Amino acid sequence: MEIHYKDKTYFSGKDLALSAIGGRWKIAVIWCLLHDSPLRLSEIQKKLPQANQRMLIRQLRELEEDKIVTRYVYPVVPPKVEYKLSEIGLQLEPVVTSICDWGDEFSVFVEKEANKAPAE
Amino acid sequence: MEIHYKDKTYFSGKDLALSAIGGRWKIAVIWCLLHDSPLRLSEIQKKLPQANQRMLIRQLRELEEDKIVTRYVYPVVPPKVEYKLSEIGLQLEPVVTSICDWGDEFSVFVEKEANKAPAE
DNA sequence: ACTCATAGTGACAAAAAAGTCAGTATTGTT
DNA sequence: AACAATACTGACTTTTTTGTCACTATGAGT
Repeated sequence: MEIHYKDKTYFSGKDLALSAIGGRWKIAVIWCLLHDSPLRLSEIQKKLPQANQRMLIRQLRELEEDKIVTRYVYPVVPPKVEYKLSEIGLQLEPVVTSICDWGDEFSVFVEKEANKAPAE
Repeated sequence: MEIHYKDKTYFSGKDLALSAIGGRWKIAVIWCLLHDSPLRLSEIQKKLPQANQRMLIRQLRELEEDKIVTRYVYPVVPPKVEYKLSEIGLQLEPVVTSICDWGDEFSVFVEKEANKAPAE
């Protein structure tokens, strides 16, 4: 069950999924768009102040290439561009939710471990 | 709601989660251990032939550091070491499952798109 | 004529991740 | 004495990913 996509070979849906959503800010961007949509670049930037503009644009471009995110350009000046999740993008909701849920549990766990072992 | 862990600062459980499960082979290793446990290194290697031994060991070490995977060393010769998911590791099941599910849908989607646009 | 806002791009540097190859330890078997 | 099996480690190199900085375009408002 080999999948060929963008000059690479994947051996399972899971592998392909990871290559599509694996960027540093992708899950965060998708999370934003699941909660609030459509969003303009400047709005995403406000929601993710740790990421710099260049990176966000790159992540959005890749998500767009993979048809996970759709980009609407309004022909106005100054430019206005809106991003939203495609149909397949919206289906990432369980992925994002389960990661958030586990992450919250894990951060509680990590917190507990830190108190347990008061090293350094 | 800042989380400090291993000299880094995370701004949400999601960020922390991604740093813990974000390695190239981590989801794959966790997937193996969810389906079949405990496993020895040599068994994981057989299940993930694309990964080389050094990488698997590194990913396992990191998962162990984060207490997602537990490592049992039997004091025998030749060495015998078994890996299994910890309690918090087992809780990754919904994450792995949702990624696999979405990945399968995405690979169908990608397949369809490829047929739709017979470029190159 | 100048400035502002928005959404970019290009070229490059730095850092992180992944991959490669050779080598180690132990004890039983041949 | 040499070899096999297992689970590693060290020292690198290569590749990939991130991050930074400077720069562009357009029309409105001053």
